[in-house]
Amino acid sequence: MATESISSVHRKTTLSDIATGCGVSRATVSLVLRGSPLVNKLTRAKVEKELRRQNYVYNRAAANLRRRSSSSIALILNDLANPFFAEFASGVDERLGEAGYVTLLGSTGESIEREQAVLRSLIEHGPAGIILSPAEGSDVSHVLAAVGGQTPLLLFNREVGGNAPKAAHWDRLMLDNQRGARLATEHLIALGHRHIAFFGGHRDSSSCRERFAGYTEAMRAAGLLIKPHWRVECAPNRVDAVVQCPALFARSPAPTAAVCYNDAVALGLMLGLCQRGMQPGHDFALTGFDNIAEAALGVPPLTTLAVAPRERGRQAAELILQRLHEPLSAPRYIIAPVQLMVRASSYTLPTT
Amino acid sequence: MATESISSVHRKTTLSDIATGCGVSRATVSLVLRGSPLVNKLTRAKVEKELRRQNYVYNRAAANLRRRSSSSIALILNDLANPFFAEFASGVDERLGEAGYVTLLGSTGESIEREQAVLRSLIEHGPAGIILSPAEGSDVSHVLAAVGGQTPLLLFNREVGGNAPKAAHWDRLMLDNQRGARLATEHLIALGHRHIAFFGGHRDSSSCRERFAGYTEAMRAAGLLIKPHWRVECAPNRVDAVVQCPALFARSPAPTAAVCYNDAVALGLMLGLCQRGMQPGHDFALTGFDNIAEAALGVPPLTTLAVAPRERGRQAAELILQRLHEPLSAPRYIIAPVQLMVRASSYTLPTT
DNA sequence: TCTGCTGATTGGAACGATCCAAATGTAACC
DNA sequence: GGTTACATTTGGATCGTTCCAATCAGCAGA
Repeated sequence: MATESISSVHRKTTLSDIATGCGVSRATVSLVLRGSPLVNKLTRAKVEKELRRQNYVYNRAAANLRRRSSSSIALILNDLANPFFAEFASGVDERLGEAGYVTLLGSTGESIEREQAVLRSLIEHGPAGIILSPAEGSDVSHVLAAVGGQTPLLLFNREVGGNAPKAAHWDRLMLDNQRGARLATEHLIALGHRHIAFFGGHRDSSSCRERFAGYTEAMRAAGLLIKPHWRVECAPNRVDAVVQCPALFARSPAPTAAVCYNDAVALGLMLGLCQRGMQPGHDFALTGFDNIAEAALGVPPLTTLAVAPRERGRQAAELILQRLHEPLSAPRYIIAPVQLMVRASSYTLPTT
Repeated sequence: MATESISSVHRKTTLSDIATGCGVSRATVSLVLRGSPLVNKLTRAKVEKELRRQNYVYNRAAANLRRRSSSSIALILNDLANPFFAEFASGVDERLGEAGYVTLLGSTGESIEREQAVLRSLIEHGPAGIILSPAEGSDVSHVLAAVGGQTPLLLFNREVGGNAPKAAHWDRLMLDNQRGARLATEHLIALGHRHIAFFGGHRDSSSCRERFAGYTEAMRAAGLLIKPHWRVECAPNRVDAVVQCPALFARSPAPTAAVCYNDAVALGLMLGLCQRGMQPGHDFALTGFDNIAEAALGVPPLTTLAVAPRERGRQAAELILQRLHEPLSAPRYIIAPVQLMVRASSYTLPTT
């Protein structure tokens, strides 16, 4: 026993070590490992004892090489540090783990160059599939060049630019951005607001475009006009939202409510309003998007749209697993529903 | 060209395909791939052209098998959904990517059983090293049993239970919890506070014990007594902190300030104080720990301890890379410094 | 004894790369 | 021409597993 632990410092024990160790062939040991019903009970017991004795660890890479299969799935995110994606990743990993897959992680930090590099690096490890939340401005042809048409790919959260050639029949899982923003806008309209702004986000982001579309849809349906200065762009974070807040009130008529691009922006806007002496939820109503943890606990609590990122993660994993199971079925395009969470930031009627 | 893209649907192109495709041996192609100076310029050009033509992708798994090396590192976290760890993971992945490694992700969700399963699963993929932030209550012998003494392991953030045998000479990267809490406490004392509570966290968590130790250290050094009811335990989240808030004021003398286990708890306590009609930062001072994004932007902004999780991630990656480079050097034990960020939640003197 | 059959086991060739020793071609020198 | 030196190239074994066809032992039936 002592001998084993010393020798094991030098070289990992392999199938053959076990085989010679208990006087059977490699093939038999392999069968035991995979729980084949072909092997005799007694030999199975003998082999398993030896496996424990030498404390053998399976070399999945070698097995995958021979079987021309893979047991990993690549998860590439544009911003892992963002809690939304962190929770998503957590869900993905959870579901993949259940299915016996391992997650290859890659974070691109919104850089297209890094996305290329990460894709190229991960693809060399031969993942069975890829879940990709593309960086802003990512392009079909670039992604396709890096991954090649072989590996199944699931696009999450964002579309990629460039008109997709038929070759790329990727699955897609998106959030219902447009409907979400429409719901929020309708909610504000129902409360009596007429001057409603759309605050935050960048025009070149697809999710922002979709949310803006939902907002305009609701406004148009209610017969409300949108003043140009009610569309204020800013980076999707708190700090920039605070800075851009005054732009909302630069011209009249000033809005009495705002649909914000996401929660971070909404929380920033709240802060900006406070700095102007206004009281969010009282003399100005606003909504967010994402339902991050702090949305429910702020003062006032923020009305927002829940997207259930962990569930989306599990769903993404599920979709890619299905794809592996049926490689030839038609590509799927799923728009995950979002849910309006009404809270105090939009309770009160405007004091116009 | 069309032929290639069709045939490539069936089977990945390999070294031999390239070799026969341009009339050289596999060995030569291999040399080209690895940029060896041995090959002639002309043959290199010829081979590279063929590589592009067949758009070959390197099979790193096969190479690793032969070279008995690995190009991946496992990252196992007790709670990926936590922004602190998400940012840490982001830093790890960033640094590992630079070094040409790929990150194998595993999230345990604070479950020891899952930790075992995840470790066992990931180790089969033969990572070159492991970065582990253990689940609460994780044990040396369990971890050791799962990973075997072979693979270098870096312990992050938490110690594991059980007295470590000499066999496990793991590197460790910890946060300076004790000093952090001591700094916060000293800061409150310097502001004039005498009745200071320690709020939140669980006694069985090692980081909580360390922070509590820093608090008592500072109190003792200042000659201040600690009343038993100033130590209030609660789960490390906002919701439970709100619930437990009244316990602080159940008996007199009531504290005028509190050192909180972390930011989440501190933000919850703020909320709880507001519900009691108190004004955090004005008639009660408090500090957090972690410096999460919302700490700076709350009302009032929260005094807390910055731990720079992304930097810690890069550092962890760096440490494990160094370990791979020098497998035999003495195990390292690094305690990362934390930095006190003084903000409005602790500006004012108590109104006693 | 021979044949057929079932249940267990096995040797050897893969998988796609790398390593190594040996072979090849070319130029240079005596 | 023969020897040496150098720059390139290469066949075959190998990493640790799985696949496949072949083998083997044991037993029943003729």
